[in-house]
Amino acid sequence: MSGHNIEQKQLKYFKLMDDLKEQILKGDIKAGDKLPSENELSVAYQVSRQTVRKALSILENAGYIFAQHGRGTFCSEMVHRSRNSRNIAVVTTYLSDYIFPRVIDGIDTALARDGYSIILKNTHNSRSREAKCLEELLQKDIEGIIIEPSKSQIYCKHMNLYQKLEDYNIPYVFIQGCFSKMSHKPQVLMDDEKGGYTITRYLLDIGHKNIVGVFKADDMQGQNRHKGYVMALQEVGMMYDPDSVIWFHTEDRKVHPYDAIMQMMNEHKKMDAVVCYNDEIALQVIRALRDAGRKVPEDISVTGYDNSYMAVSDDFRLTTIVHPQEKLGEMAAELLLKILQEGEDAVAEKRIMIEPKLVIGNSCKERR
Amino acid sequence: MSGHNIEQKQLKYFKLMDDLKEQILKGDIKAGDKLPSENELSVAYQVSRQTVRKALSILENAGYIFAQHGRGTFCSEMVHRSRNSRNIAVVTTYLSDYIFPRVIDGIDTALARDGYSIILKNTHNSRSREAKCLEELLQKDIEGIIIEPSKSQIYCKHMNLYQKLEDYNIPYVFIQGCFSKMSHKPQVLMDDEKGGYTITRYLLDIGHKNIVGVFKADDMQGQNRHKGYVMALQEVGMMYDPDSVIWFHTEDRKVHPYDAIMQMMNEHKKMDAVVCYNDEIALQVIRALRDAGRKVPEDISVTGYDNSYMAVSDDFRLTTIVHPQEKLGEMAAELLLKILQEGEDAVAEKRIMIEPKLVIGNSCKERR
DNA sequence: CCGTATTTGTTCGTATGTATT
DNA sequence: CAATACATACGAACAAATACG
Repeated sequence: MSGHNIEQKQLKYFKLMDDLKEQILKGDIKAGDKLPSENELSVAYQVSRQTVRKALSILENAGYIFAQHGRGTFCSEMVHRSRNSRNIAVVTTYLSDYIFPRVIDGIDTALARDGYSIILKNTHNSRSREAKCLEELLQKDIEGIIIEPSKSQIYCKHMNLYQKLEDYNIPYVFIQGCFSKMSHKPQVLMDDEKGGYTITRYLLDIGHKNIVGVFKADDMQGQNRHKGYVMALQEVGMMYDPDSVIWFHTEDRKVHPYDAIMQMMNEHKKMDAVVCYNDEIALQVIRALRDAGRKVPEDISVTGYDNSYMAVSDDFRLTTIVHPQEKLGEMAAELLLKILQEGEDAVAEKRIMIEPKLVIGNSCKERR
Repeated sequence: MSGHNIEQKQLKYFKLMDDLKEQILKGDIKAGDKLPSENELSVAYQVSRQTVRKALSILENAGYIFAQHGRGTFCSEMVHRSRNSRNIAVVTTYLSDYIFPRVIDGIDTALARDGYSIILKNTHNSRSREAKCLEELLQKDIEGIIIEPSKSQIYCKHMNLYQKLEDYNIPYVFIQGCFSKMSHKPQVLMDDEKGGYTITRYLLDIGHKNIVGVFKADDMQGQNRHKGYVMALQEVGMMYDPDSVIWFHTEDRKVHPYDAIMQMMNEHKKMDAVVCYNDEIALQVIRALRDAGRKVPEDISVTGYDNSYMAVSDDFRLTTIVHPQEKLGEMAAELLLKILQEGEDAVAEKRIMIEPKLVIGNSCKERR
């Protein structure tokens, strides 16, 4: 209201406070350093001890310093080391996606043990929303972040936000996927390459020759499952045919797996099995195949991924890969807690890979 | 370190500070009110003006009050609407339950529009954990709570915590259920009584005579769906038979719906339809009936509730009641936002009842 | 508009208590 | 035990902003 923000430096306590703050920010006074005693300061600055105390109390309140009875006043370790908020942010792409609830449940289980709470954010798999989330979270009192990157395959334009997290000393753990430039950061993910390999190899082993792949283009998982698919084909000496792979984007209306399969059928493409990105896609593919008059698994085998509730219904069980959802969440939370306690550098195993496990249902049939 | 958190009340500035804080939180001092002047307080509390200033400075720093040079000291507007945390807590019973992800998604959709974040808590449907959650949340910087009460049918032992929420002016909205003593508080729920009535009436209308009910005993939903079930029976002049109703508790291993149905079959109880608490239970009941050699719906009709993913599989579709999950979450969030903006008393429609809608599948068959 | 009383803001001095070294 | 350093408390004075007759 009144112009008291101008020339406050004439106030003795303000000048002293400002002086000390500058020394701390410039690094002349480092973290843990002991400040001159109140009496020393009162002599040095020619002010009363009360005035010194007023200046110190402002700095203490702002978190720059802390006083210890009988010992002295010290510079805080981290100006930004967030206080005891006991909040951990969890950023996912979708909330009601068929696997996330259980992942979040796992995270919650691990965090609740230590009295932490979850601040939930979701990005709808949009990069700009992810940036917005991170910006909002930087304003909040959180101790760490567990994040599933959106469209992890695409180059990340907002690296600066992750840099800011580091500056503020807010550790983060990636789940499900990770930007390629950040593969050294803490992360918990499935070995999707091996998963894609395992399930493709299974199809090859039971005699399939023309295996179509349907993969999501815009995240790491899709890329890696595809890599495994290629690896399995090459291992048995089979040619990799790019035309046998359907790439789709989440929001993309142009390439819908259902339509893409339909088109392949119309083109009379050879096909005796379809490896799908996940269970949801597998069901779409099966619907397309059935609508085109093919039987699964008699005519064409189909595999899923994630072993979600979709994989199991009364008489039909998808052959798929186990996704240990709660476990993954729990492991990510435990990794983050460990980093919070011991520091990121002290934690040896920062990259946790979960081994994929094949679940054989009745959506595939042996050939010949 | 030192026991300075005990009996701090002997410190004069602390006592004064605490006194004032309580008056503010209790509402004796309202937002915008002018506090007694420093000199008045120093006389009233028999302490020096410096001590008064120390107490006031703490409150000012914490955001409870603000001082204006030459005018006086005033109670902040924001204490009641806790500062600008933009955090809303969401407390549910379970996280990965088959309907919650979508409810939370709906809440998030509405809150994200206004830049709010969700702090997620879950109680595992335990009353003591609910109390713990609320205690933890009282420590946090939240503007409001959306809560699904745990075991809403049982009397609530921690009313004092809800009272504290009121003291702190943290508004809360119940979803799914509500403690009976708090039916005047804001809430968004399904009209479960009508739902139970609708689905039972449907079974009666297609000619069923011996309708068994399976209901959850420890929440309001179970009670209300049961009420509707009774109402439908009585409306058509049918006797209500308590022995035709199976009551179960979530954690209770003693009464499991599957076993209870099995036992009824062994006792050769007359039964041509089963009204179930929800889809999950319906599937258990169907499994029990099939294991006992009965066909659904040919021999016995079965209904669910919630219209979850479980209700639909390739060839089998449960007759059930629509649970508008996202919508419910969105409505609850919007109600809370309205209360935050306009105050609880200004909001006319504090109790929102969602009309149940019947979804007819192929799990029921007309009799005679 | 002036003057006075009120109220908060700043500063100094002093004394006593309590924790640490 | 003594010295040091922070914590609490009181008293006093003056400055600056505001309210009010």
